[in-house]
Amino acid sequence: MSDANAQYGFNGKNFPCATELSISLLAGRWKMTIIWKLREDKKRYGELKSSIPGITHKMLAQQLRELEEIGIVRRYVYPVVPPKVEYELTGLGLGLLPILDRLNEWGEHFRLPDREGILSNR
Amino acid sequence: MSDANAQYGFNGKNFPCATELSISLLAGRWKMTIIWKLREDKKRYGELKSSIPGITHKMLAQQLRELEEIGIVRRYVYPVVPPKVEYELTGLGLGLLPILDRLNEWGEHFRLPDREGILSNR
DNA sequence: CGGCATCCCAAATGATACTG
DNA sequence: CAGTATCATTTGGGATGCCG
Repeated sequence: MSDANAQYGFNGKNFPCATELSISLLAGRWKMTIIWKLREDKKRYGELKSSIPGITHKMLAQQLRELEEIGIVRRYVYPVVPPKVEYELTGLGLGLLPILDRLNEWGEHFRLPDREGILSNR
Repeated sequence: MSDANAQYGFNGKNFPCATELSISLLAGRWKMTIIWKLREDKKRYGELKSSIPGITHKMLAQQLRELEEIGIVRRYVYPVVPPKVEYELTGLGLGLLPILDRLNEWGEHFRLPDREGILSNR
């Protein structure tokens, strides 16, 4: 029973509404972080990995491949040994940045009190 | 081992970046849809349910409660029999609408070809 | 160095049924 | 009409190891 009214879709995800599709494309655990890290420069796989505390090897590789499939990032492979691979945002990915800025502002509503008070408490 | 650098959080979700928190708050399977449906008027539970094809009773109730907790929707209970409950966007929820518009535009990149051609195919 | 496969667990979602 | 609870299923993500 497929969704006969789906008008927006990508790779098996289908929605009647473009917004829902967008969110579902961005919803992976690390996708936003990765896009964020690539907002200025392209980066090597290892650079990305060490700039994202807590991400696992598997997830970084997997999410990058999904972002690549979607068309948000582009992958450059240098034919050298040992391998060197760089990732950068595509036009589609760059188009996301202003939206992320807005989401960032919206998220300010949930800022937690900082901990200086606790750390310096007496 | 908690994330000592988390600065944005809500109800157990914690991130160092406001954007990531925002996405995680909106990432539920039906949250965007519900917000979208409430963008103009408040609606009764049953209205929402029948306006969202495929959503289950459980998920609608659950996602509504999460949206309420976050502060995106407000719930009005009329003390009548049978029960009558209405939901509407709060100020925080309304603040999301312009962002959703942008995500909607971005999602246009993934519009599928419509099916008139198929349906009217000979 | 970077990619991929496998196994496993936890979280999210769906189906169904019961309640005021 | 609207809300909860329970159980089954699916999905996402973490750990680990092997490969070119």
